[in-house]
Amino acid sequence: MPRATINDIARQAGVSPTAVSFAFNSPARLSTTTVERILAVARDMGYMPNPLSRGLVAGHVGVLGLIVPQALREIFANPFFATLQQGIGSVCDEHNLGLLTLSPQNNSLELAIARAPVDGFIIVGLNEQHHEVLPLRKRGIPFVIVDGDAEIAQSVNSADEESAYAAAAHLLEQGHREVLILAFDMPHRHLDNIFYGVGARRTWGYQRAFANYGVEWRDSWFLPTQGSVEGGAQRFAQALDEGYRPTAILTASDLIALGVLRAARQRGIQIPNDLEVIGYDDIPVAELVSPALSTVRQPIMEKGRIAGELLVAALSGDTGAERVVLAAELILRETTR
Amino acid sequence: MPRATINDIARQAGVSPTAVSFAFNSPARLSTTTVERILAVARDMGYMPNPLSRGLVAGHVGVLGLIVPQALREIFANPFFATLQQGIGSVCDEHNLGLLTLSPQNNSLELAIARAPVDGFIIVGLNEQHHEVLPLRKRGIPFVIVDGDAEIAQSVNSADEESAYAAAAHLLEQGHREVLILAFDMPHRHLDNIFYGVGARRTWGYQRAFANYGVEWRDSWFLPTQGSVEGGAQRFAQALDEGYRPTAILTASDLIALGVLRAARQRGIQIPNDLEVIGYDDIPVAELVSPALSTVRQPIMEKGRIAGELLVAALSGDTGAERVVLAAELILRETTR
DNA sequence: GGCTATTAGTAAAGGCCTTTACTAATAGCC
DNA sequence: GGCTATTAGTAAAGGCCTTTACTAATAGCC
Repeated sequence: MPRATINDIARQAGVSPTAVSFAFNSPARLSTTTVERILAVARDMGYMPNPLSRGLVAGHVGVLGLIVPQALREIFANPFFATLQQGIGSVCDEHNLGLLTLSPQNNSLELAIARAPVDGFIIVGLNEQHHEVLPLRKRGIPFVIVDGDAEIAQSVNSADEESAYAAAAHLLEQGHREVLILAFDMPHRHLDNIFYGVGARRTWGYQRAFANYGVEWRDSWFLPTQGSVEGGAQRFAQALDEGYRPTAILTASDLIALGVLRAARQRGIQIPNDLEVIGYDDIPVAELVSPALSTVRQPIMEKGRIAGELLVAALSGDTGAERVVLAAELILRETTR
Repeated sequence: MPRATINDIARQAGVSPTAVSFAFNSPARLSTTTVERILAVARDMGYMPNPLSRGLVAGHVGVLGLIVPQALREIFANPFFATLQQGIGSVCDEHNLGLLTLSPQNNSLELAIARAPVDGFIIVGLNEQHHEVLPLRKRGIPFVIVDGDAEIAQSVNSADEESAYAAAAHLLEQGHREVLILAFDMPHRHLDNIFYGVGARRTWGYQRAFANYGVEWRDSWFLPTQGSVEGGAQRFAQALDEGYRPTAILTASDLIALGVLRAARQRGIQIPNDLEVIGYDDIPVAELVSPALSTVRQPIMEKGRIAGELLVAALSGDTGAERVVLAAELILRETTR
C-alpha cells in the first residue's frame, strides 16, 4: 500500500490539491468547514506533506548538517562532540531545526556531503581548501568551519597555539626534558600536507615552547595517537615497550590522557610523581577521575553555539565572514605536581 | 547567484539533462569522454544533484531520524543518549546513513516528525499510541520504539520492572524503610494517563518489592525529578528542606544519582553510611566518580544497535514486528554498603 | 438592482531530478 | 552491401508539493 499523497487527500475530500496544500499552509484562504474536512481526511489517512517536496519548493528543510571526518560511532563516544553538539543543539532548539550528524560514506566525506538533505553545514576538522569543502563554496551553500583553517569562510577555533605553548612551557618550566607528545592522528590524510588546522597550530605552540626553553625538539617523541581512551592507553603502553621513558606527557585530548592514566596504573607508574600528564579539552569527566586531570580548558559548548549561530545567520542571508578565536586556559589539577 | 542546476550543467556541457544525470548515476550509459566533460563542468560549477529531488524520486534519502521528547541541548548533555547514539551510529556507519536528531519544534514533536526528511524513525520514550506516533503507523513509515510500550510496532526495551524490583529489594533487604524514589519527570504529559512505558514499569517493580517486603508504599516518597545532575541535586536538596529523611535513595538515572551525591556532599551527608544510593543506566562516569556509583546496568549501546538494525531491516521491506527486551543487572559499587 | 469588493476555490506552472521509452548513428558480420 | 546489434544520446513523463494567476460566486452598498 503506497503512501497517501496530496492528490489522494484531495480526491477523498472532494477538493483540488491546491486546497489541501492551503489547508496545511494557509488555512485562511479556505472556509473553516473546508479546512476541517480536509484535515479530518488527512488525519484519517495519516497524511503529512512529504518533507522532501516541501523542502524542494521552499528552498529549505530545517536541518543543519554536522560533518565530522570520523565514524558516527566514534563521534558519539567522544565527549568533545557531545559538548559541541550541546552548543549547536541549543541553537537548533531555538530556531526549530534538526541536527543531522554525518560521517564519511563509503570512505568519502564528499559523498556524505553531496547526499545530505540539509540547509547548511558545520564542518569539524577540515580546512576550507579541502576538496570536500570546495564544492560548497562554489555552490554557495552556507557552512561554518570548526577547528580548521579558513581565510574566506566563517570559522570558529580556539587559541590552540597559545594554549599548547602554555601547557608545554609549564612542563619545561618544571624541569622536564623527556616530554612525550601524544598528538592527533589526523584521520584525514588525503591532503598532500597533513599538517593543518588544530594539529598544526598546537604543534607550533609546542615547538615554540621547546625553542624558548632551549630543549631539543625530537620528531620521534611526537606520536600520532588515535583519539580515544583505548587509543591513548595502547599508544602509551607501546611507547613504554619501545623504550620511551618520558617524565611528562602532553596529549591532544583528555580521552587520550585518560588512556595514559589507565595504562600507567596498570604498569605501576605513579602519577604525578613518576609522570606528569596534561590533557586537552577539559571534558566533564576530567575533574571527576582520580587523580583529577590537569588539562587545557577550551570552551567547547561555546564553540558549538557560536558555530550554530553563525550558520543560522548565514542561512538567513547574512554574508559576513567571521573568524572567531576563543580563549583556552591551562587548568592544573592532580596529574601535575 | 542561484545555485547551478542540472540544466545549467547540461547547457554548459552541450548535452541534455538526462546525460548529466547519467554521468552521475549510470556513467556506463555514456561515452567516457562525455562523462568526463560533464563531470568536469560539474566540478567547475560546484554542482551536486539536489539531495531533495534525488530523494523524492528515489524514495529514500539515507537518513535515520532519532526522535526524543526533550530539547536537543538536553539530549546531547545526557550520556544515556550519547551511548544510545553510539549504538545507532554503528549501524548507520555500516549502511552509509546519516542520523538526524530531532526534538519538539514549537513544543510539538508531531511537527518535528512531519517535517523530518528521513527514511524512518527511532522514537525514544513514547508509546505507539501517542498521537505523534499514530500518523506514522497509518502512513506506513517505518519506525522503532525504544523505551516505550508497543503491541503492534517494533520495540526495544530493557527489563525495567525486574531490575527496578531488584534494586528496591536490595535496599529493603538491608533493612531500609525510608526509601526515597527520584523518578522520571515524564516530560511528555499530554496523555490522559502519564503513567506508561519505562517509568510505569519501574514503578511496578518498586511497588512489587515494597509489597513483598511488607513495606508501606507512600506516593509522597515518589518524586518526579528532572533527569540531569542539576535536577537530581535540586530535588534532593529540596526534599531534605521539606523534612524528608531517607536512609536510601533509588533514582531513575545515574545523572540524577550523581546530583544526589553532589548535594549530599554539600550537606555533609556520608555516602554510603548515612545514605545508600542506587542509580540507573550505568553510564561510563558511574564507575569513575568517587564513591563509585551503585547502579542498574542496562545495555544502552546494544539497545541503540538493535533499534538501528530493526529499522534498517524495516526500510528494506522486512515487515517483522519484533519486541526485544534486554536484560539489566544490579551493579553494587561504593554508594551501597 | 447594478456596481465593486471580498471570499472560496481551481488550473497550471514550477521546484530539481531520475527513469523509461525512444531515435539516430555506428559497428559487426557473412 | 544489407541486415542486426550495439552504442550514445534525447524527449517526455513523473516523483510530490507550493505558489501564482485566474475564475466564479457571494456579500456589501447606495
